[in-house]
Amino acid sequence: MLTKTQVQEALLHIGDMFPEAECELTHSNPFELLIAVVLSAQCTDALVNKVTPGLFEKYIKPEDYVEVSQEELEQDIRSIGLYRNKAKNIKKLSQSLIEQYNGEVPQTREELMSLAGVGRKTANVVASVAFHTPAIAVDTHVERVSKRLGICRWKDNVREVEETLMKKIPKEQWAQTHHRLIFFGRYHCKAKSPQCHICPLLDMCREGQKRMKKQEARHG
DNA sequence: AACTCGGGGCA
DNA sequence: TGCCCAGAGTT
Repeated sequence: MLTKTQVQEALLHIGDMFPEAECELTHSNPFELLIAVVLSAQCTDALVNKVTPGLFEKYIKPEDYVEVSQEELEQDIRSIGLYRNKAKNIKKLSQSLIEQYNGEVPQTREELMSLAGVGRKTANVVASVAFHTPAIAVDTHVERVSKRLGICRWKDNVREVEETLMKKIPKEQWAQTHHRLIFFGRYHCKAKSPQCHICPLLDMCREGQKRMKKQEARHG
């Protein structure tokens, strides 16, 4: 596994590669953020951003989602995937906010995770972006990149990946690290075709070196 | 631990 | 045009 200093070095390189890796979520209020992140499960932010403007004009508060019919809400989010689950979860979640939290979005990860459609990743994103709770949200990009680079172990589960990242990275860098690893994973260290041949991290990346060796062997 | 949900994106 | 992606919940 990489040491703290090696992780720092890797993050600096990634920062150079993606200077634009800043927070993509700029929702003015926690409720809209929560809905947007729940919607974004299993699809890209770009896709969600197509429906949210209209959605947030029509639905302002939890009551609006509770009062609308399941079918109508499904139609309003039809263009993203998994719309039946998501519509159901959003109605249920809104009901919980009204019944248990006076219509407000709760601030702790535990409370957030108790809501329908909110798992560990979503809870971390909302807690950190809306309420500035230090957290590292581990999505598949962050997990894959952390494992390939050797920031954590291959066998680690999501919780362990999260703990290792928090241990090896200073708290004030968590938010930035989250975005850097996402950009790096999405555009460079991709699941199917990682760009190892042009990667500035190749020297410190065991997985990358393994892949390059395999490639060499195939060619000659 | 493996499967399901369901679109859009892309080869 | 068919394979691939993404996160939460269920079994």
